[in-house]
Amino acid sequence: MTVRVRIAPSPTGSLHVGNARAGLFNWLFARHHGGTFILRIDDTDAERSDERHVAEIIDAYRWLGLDWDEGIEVGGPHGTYRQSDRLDRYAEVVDDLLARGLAYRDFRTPDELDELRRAAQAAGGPPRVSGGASGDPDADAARAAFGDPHTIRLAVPDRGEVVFEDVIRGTMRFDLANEDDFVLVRSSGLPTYHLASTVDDVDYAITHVVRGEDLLSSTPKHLLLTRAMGAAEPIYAHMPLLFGPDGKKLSKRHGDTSMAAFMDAGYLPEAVFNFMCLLGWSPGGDREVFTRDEAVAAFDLADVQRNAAVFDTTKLDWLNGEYIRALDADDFVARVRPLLGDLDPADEAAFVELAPLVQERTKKLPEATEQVAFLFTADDAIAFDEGSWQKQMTKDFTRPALEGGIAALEGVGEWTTEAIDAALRANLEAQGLNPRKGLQPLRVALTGSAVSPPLFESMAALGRESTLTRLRRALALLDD
RNA sequence: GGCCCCGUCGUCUAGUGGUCUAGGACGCCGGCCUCUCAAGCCGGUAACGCCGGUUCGAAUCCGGUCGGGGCUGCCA
Repeated sequence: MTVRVRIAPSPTGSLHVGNARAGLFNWLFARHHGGTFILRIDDTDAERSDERHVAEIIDAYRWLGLDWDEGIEVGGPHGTYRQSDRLDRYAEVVDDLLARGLAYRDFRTPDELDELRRAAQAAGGPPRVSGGASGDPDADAARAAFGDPHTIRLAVPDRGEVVFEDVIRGTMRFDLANEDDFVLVRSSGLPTYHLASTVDDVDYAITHVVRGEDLLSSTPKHLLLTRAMGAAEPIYAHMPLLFGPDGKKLSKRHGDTSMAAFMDAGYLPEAVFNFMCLLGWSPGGDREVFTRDEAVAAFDLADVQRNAAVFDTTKLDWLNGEYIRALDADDFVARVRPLLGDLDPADEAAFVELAPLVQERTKKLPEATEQVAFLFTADDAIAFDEGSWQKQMTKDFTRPALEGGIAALEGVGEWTTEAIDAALRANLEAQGLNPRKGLQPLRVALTGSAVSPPLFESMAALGRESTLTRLRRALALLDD
């Protein structure tokens, strides 16, 4: 049997990390088994769906490195892979169910149903909605034709149970006495999620439904519907949910949890991929950092964790730093360059020269731009960090360090890191200043901050003229 | 309230009856290195929710309990 799995995001917002991870696990499973991964768009909620979000979702999955074999944009044997284009098909399934007496029209109003649930609950039972069939389908059809508002529900037996094997959770049993005659078609005529999703899974011959645990209790509905359609049942696997720091299901109120936010924050897709794999799954043993191929090779649904994972990006920050450091030097330059905007050739060269040193010090891409910003600032526009100034520029060693440094650098022949290094160290020796006191004032003078890329290399990249200008300027500022 | 799921360091996890005085990673703390900051290296902190049972032996199996979560909609 060829594995066929899918992910079905709703374009009601940009892709959420929960859906990204669900897609990732489905993709890993498909690739591990040489199966088919499908991306379909669940846009039955016409009100909230937006074409702009469809594009965002596609971008986010592609960015993560997931590719799909059938689905939106790439096509396949099942049409457009958009539920909004399949309304006729859903209607056809419902008509058939109606004709066979497996579904019925329900003319009860929302208020009546509320009352029903309240009463059932007051009686100590489940707030179950059932038995709404009038027993006269023809009369119902006539009322419907007349325009009477109604929903269409699946007729669920009062007794019995639904049992299935969940790959991740084991044997699941649900007593039908607790199951609603759930709604298939809303009074607006549009299909519900349960209908559209189940029909699609059947039509697209999905073999494994891998989704979040929040859908676990809806599974009996989907199974019942699948059986009513006379179709083969897929295998289910319910993944653990992602929690926010407060232990609740991750959602917008935990801040921006869209994939777009991660793309913008300067995370590398391979780092995010690796990080997300680790949320609810592990290749076993001590493996923490691995490639896509390694993940695909090791992935198994049965190894997926059962308990929810807190989505904490602290570890992602570290992992991202690992991936950034592992980049080829020119690759790093290429990824940071777009963040720098327009640069004249000299600044560009200075950036490229200093980049390898910045690379080691970067956890998220935008940090790199901060570290090299001093290269692109006019000599007389260097803004001094208040704390750094207090700590390094108001001490008794400040003036001699600056004066000695300037004198030493004025004597440097070829302006190279080695020459700068030698000259400054010789000066330290001559002045009897330790490196900390002798060099920090120079760093502040050069960059405005006590924290920067290595000093000698920074000077080399900046150039002789700017370096000396900045040191002299700082010296002059000492008197103010 | 009802139905269902889950419970190993702060976080992500390894662990499928003995090799667990519970391993790794992130974080945090300390040290080394060092021109700052990182990186790197070394060391430290910290967990099997609780109670019963099964067993020669339980983090691993069973029951209960407590705790957390999900669903309970004409959202998905």
